Amino acid sequence: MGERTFGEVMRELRKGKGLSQEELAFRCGLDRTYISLLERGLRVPTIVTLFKVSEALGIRPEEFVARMNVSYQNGESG
Amino acid sequence: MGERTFGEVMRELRKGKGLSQEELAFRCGLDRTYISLLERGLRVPTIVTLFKVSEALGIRPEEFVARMNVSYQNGESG
DNA sequence: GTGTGACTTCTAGTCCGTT
DNA sequence: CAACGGACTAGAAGTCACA
Repeated sequence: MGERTFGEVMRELRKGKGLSQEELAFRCGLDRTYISLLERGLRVPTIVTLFKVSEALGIRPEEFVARMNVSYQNGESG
Repeated sequence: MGERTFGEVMRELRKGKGLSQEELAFRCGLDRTYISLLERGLRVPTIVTLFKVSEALGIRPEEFVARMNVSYQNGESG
């Protein structure tokens, strides 16, 4: 329960700021479709992307990471 | 001055634990030469690598990130 | 014990378009 | 406004031989 991936944290933070994926993408200098991929856990960001997204969301990277449980989607089956 | 990249932090932490690159590599399940690349700032890790290295060094990922100033080597040329 | 270049495989990240 | 697909380019992951 409550596996908090990068994407989950990002989505919550983004919605908390009332931003669309497009808006966030623009602020990060990233592609809109890539933001979507990240939120759905289909891509693993580099730390550069972590820093960019954190800054765009007005949160420190270490705080962002502190909200995560796992670095990657655990394919928990069964 | 004092630009603290991922690699710099990793090297300090590693030495602080009295580990060789080989030992750390083994603990991370990564290649020895890849650790070397990271320490010299020639690779930008994904957050999965951040988590692996942090665990191997006995530090929380958020603490690791907190010790960094920058996400990537600034090619500051004089 | 570490640095380095060369290399292959894989994936981060983009762009275009559709639903 | 977001999910999703395909095709693509840049660069990370991972390994080796040799200094």
